[in-house]
Amino acid sequence: MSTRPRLVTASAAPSQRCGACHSHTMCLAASASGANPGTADAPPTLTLNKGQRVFGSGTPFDCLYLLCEGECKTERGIGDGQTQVTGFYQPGEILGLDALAGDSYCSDAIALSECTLCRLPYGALLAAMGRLPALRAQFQQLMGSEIARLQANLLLLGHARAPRRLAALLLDLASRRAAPGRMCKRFRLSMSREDIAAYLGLSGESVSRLLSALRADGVLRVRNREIELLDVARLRRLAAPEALA
Amino acid sequence: MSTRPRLVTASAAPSQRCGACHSHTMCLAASASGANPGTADAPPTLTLNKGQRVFGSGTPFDCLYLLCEGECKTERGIGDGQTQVTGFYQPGEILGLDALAGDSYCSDAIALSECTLCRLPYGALLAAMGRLPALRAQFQQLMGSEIARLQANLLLLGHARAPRRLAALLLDLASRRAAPGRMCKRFRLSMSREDIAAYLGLSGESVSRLLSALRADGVLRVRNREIELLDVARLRRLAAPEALA
DNA sequence: CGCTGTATTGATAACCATCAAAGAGGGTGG
DNA sequence: CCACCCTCTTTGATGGTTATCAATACAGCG
Repeated sequence: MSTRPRLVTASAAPSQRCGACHSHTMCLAASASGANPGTADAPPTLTLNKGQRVFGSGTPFDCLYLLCEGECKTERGIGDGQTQVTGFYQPGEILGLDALAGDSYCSDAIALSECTLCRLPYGALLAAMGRLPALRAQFQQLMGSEIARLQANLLLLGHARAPRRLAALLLDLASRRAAPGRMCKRFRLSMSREDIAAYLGLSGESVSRLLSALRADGVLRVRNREIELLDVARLRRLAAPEALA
Repeated sequence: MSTRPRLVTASAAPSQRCGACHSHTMCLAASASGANPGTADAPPTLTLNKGQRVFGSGTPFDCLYLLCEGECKTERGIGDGQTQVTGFYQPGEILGLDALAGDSYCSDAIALSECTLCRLPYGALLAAMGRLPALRAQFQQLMGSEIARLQANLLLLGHARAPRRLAALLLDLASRRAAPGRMCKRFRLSMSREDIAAYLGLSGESVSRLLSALRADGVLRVRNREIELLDVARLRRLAAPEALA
């Protein structure tokens, strides 16, 4: 239960997956100019088991994390044990951006499955950005999309009823699991109903009920955490009935 | 903070207000390297009346805006005429960060009072960041705080009942109007009840009712848009009853 | 094969949106 | 200076949506 995260400093070539990674350039830039020039081609990687923390709120901020494999959530506690899940993350996405404001992380990042992540030392990243204009622009864009993503969630929590919130999340998950533009119709949720509820600002029971209702309407199949989307068009209509010209 | 590098190479002094501006360095950096080197010491400024738009959703993104005087809101339409207000901005704060993800703004920014703003051409800003590490770090921190701010709002909309949402907003407004750490107990709201409601995910009527209730409890005085906080401690308890050790 | 955490389903009630109408403010033009 | 109009705000009554409590079913795992 208390297997601690291991820090793997591979001496060999980076893994095959690294080559295919969307943020490979960022990863390399951070490691190449970073604290440990000896392992320039293989940035430090860490592996976590389900439930382990990548970083915790209050911990001093020193690096961002690129998620290579697995899925994570980030959440912020609100004192009485409740938490607001602020994001679900999939391979290729970056965790820890909310820490740039201060000197410590302000949310908890937790593995929802077995995960591998690359550490991106922030100092090295900043330095690399000085030399590489493209990296600079890429990073700004990354932060911009995090901001846009959070704004979209704000919209959802502020002005959408429960069914629309869930529909939007399902579509988001389905589209992020596949190549851009396409849609993954069959997938496995890595998070619990409670996690979904905490993300959408609902109760776990409500999420359960909504999923049952969607199943009853023939919009999807649910079996535990296995999801299959049967009627994507209807789901889209649910997620944005009047908007989206 | 204390080591604020001065980037001023200008011979003539910028306007008095610019000198006091919190983001003066960023402003100068953008203009000094920017499109119009002839006016390097006086960045292009625009003045808007109450209700006018700074930028609109869908407009091509070319620059950020530093708010010098007045107040603004940013909002996103959700199709049927409803809007979600994503932020209220005060002098020294920067608008347009959500556009960095793409090539056009994805929200509307609207003046809540007469405003003056500085245009910060984004290309110039990026270029300046290449030369000035301090500016780079400052800008990253800026984006980080925008992300942290949005996450905090997400928390509010996801897990707080209406009274807590309003209390949190009032405290936020009060603290941002004064020097850091202090609190402005008496101020004038520049936004309507509807704006507040659209920000908090409530209805205008609810905001009205909540303000009346707070007045009845002796927590504050409300007269139109004039607010005076009478019992800040109670307001804080409302905003965070169980959290905040 | 029972155990424990997770998920479903039902009943009830709290919370807040909605509809409706009256009251105040601020500005404009007489 | 006053009357008027228009918008914003307040306040009340009602209903819908969703949280909460409670109990059962289920799955994964030792």
